[in-house]
Amino acid sequence: MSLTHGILGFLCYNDMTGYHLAKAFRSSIHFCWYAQTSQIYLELSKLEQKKLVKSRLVIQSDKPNKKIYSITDSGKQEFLQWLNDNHDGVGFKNAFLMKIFFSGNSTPEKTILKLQQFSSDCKQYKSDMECVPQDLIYQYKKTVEPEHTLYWDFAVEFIYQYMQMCIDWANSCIKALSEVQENMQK
Amino acid sequence: MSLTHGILGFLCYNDMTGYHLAKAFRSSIHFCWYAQTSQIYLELSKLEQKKLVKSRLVIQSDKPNKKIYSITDSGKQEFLQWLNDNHDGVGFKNAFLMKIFFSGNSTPEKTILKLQQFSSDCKQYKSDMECVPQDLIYQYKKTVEPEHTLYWDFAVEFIYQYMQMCIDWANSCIKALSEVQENMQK
DNA sequence: ATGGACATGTAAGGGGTTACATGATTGC
DNA sequence: GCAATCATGTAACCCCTTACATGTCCAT
Repeated sequence: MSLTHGILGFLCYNDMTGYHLAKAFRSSIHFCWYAQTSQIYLELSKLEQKKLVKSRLVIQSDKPNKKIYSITDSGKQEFLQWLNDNHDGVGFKNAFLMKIFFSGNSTPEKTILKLQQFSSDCKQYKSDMECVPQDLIYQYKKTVEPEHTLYWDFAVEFIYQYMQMCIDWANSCIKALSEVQENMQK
Repeated sequence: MSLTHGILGFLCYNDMTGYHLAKAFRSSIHFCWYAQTSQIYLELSKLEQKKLVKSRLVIQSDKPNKKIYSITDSGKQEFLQWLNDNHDGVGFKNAFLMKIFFSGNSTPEKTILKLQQFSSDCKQYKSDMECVPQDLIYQYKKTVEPEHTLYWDFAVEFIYQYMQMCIDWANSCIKALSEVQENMQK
């Protein structure tokens, strides 16, 4: 349901091809939504059927032909309706957390390794995030109103804070498990 | 893929019916995984076909008949393999965050309302979490080895920390947007 | 000549949601 | 009389993933 709205959101900024949309997802909101390129093409066809977007074919001689999509009035309406609906719910699905929940079936050593891996993945992700806003602004600053970038920063900051929280949590779990290990050895 | 392993995880603790599994999800890991009751029954049939669980029918006169499921050796093996695989990835999908990202298409006022709603949902969720460990331990302490409860606490603590992080982040966004509003009025 | 950027799709299948269907017993 | 608890399922549909399929131009 939300890939739909992600696509509409980008088309609010600019007309784009499926190919460019796929790139836009990868270089910006991949941290809160992502999709395979093929899925984006499927979604675009559906959106066109529903008249939420329209396309025009551009014939190119040096490159493959392309279909440039733009958002329609009813597409914009649909997008704004989604944007202004405040009932998202804070719950989520997290397979890693479920593993931790069930880790009594494993050993403290293995769980410590799992937590260390998680923590280092988070550190990596966090440092990868640091260049996202610059990339985004570099790519879109010419075409996008300046008031959008504030919200991009909010979203990036969320992930940044989230990763830090994960790292701190993992460290405190590792500490608790180390103590368990020490007591077992006595 | 992970509902499978959640079911197997619970069946490691105890033999259970589909009905009880649905309740177990709701009263414990609903904060990191959830499923419709009907989906659990479907999944149980698939697991039985794959010989990862087996069932026995219990005929009851006062209540409807029931099928009690238990995990098989290959089920336990599958579960442990999943548990010890450390490649979960830290990325996730979050429709709310995507809305924030695209909120340049809305107004600061509406976005402040959205953030306030989010913050208050998080507070609610956080206070609901406070009784989860007690509920869990009350329900399962007789049947579950005591070393499991440490991991339950880890998982609950994660959500607790996450909700706090969300509240702090939302407040700082609201503050930034209030300043934008003030500058606009000048 | 090899690989990357450009560019668009189809097919099969998995996992999940929503809605619907049934029916007995127990407690207020 | 009504709602809750116990108890199990089917059907339709949606979204997404993985894999496959095709083809050109340009730079190294």
